[in-house]
Amino acid sequence: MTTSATPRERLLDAAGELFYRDGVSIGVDALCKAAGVSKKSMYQLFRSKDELIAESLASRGPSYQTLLHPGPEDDRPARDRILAVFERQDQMVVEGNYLGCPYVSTAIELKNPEHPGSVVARHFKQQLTDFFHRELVKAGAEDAGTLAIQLTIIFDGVSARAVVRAQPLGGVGVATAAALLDAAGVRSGELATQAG
Amino acid sequence: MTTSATPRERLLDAAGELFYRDGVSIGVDALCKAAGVSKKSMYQLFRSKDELIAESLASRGPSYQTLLHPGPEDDRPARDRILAVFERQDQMVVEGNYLGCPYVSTAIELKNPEHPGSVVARHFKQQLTDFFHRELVKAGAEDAGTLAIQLTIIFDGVSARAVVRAQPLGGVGVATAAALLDAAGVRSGELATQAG
DNA sequence: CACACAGTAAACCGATCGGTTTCCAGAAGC
DNA sequence: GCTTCTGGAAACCGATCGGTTTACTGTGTG
Repeated sequence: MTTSATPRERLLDAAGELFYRDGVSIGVDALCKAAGVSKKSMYQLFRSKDELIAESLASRGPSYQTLLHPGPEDDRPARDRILAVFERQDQMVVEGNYLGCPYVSTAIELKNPEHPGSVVARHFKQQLTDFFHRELVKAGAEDAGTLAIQLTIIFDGVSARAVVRAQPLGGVGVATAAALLDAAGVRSGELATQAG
Repeated sequence: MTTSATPRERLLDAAGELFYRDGVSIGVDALCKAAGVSKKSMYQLFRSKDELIAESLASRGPSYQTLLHPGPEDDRPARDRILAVFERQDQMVVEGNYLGCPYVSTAIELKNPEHPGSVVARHFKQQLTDFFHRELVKAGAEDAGTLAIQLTIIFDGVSARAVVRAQPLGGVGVATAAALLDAAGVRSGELATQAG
């Protein structure tokens, strides 16, 4: 096992993986065993299992976002930066290890929208919408607020499709997002696909 | 409570509601108590809790579909029949008691795609896609297969949005589906109903 | 009447749950 | 040396898990 990182880091890493793979109903015994941390240490570092759920979700946020969002060094047009999110998601789907958006999955498992983990999930979804919104504003889109929400909906819909293991269709996320952007007149530059 | 229906019906009803509201991790004791059925009877009627999960999902299928799909007596154009699904979903969202698509939620909680409940969920999603596909073919849409999947993705995305309780935006499902249909050239005017 | 059957209430089983506590090994500070 | 602190191993707690069994109460049907 990993004995290099601190017990806190080991716990957050193991929690992020096991809560995602097996669900938040996995026991703290199994969790601590996987992390190589005693339950005593765990309950010294976190007040409860619920707090560990929330903190593990929050701690995976930055890496998850850099995985999905193109960085500022990517100077492509806003439309391409938006579609890049769906390209990466589609890629994760075809790689087969994508079990859906961990934030949505956890929120569904927790049921209680006031649970600290649900609050983190809501926050992350808002960050994704905010990213879309910023790019749409850059692209000069009309009604960027609605369009950003619609893109988030497509993201979560693709995620749900991966969960239920429906018949795979490569690039459906990118295609759907692109169709929406086309309909809203958000172009990359040269290609103008007016609906009709 | 309800003592009118048979123990089996009472169990399926209670399971459909409690598994949806509280998640499949609810105990069989609480479930049987809510249904007014003894555990002995439950295990005579169903081999295991997992089987009850699957059967309760399957049993709610017909009523859930008549709730969402317009019936054959609705002779509006195919496009309107498609949008009616999203209108009803949007309405359930604003009513506030919509906790997401029960099939997707259950599949996420179960994690195992081979679980009988996950199989039922996959089957239901396919039926929704099939409904869209039939209507799109009636409307003479190109690439009805892809479009039907895209509409299903929007449906599930709206569902996920309801779960995480993101900022509400009325009618976003209908608007997104309509934008997609517009982009594909599926108009209200094209009433390609089967017999004319 | 007797008999069978359907079904509930509740005890019971071993396992596991979230959480606490005890005990002990090792490293750091003096 | 001795002490103090971190942290792992494991026992322990009451509650609950899925599932089984016993005991009893109806309610027909001959």
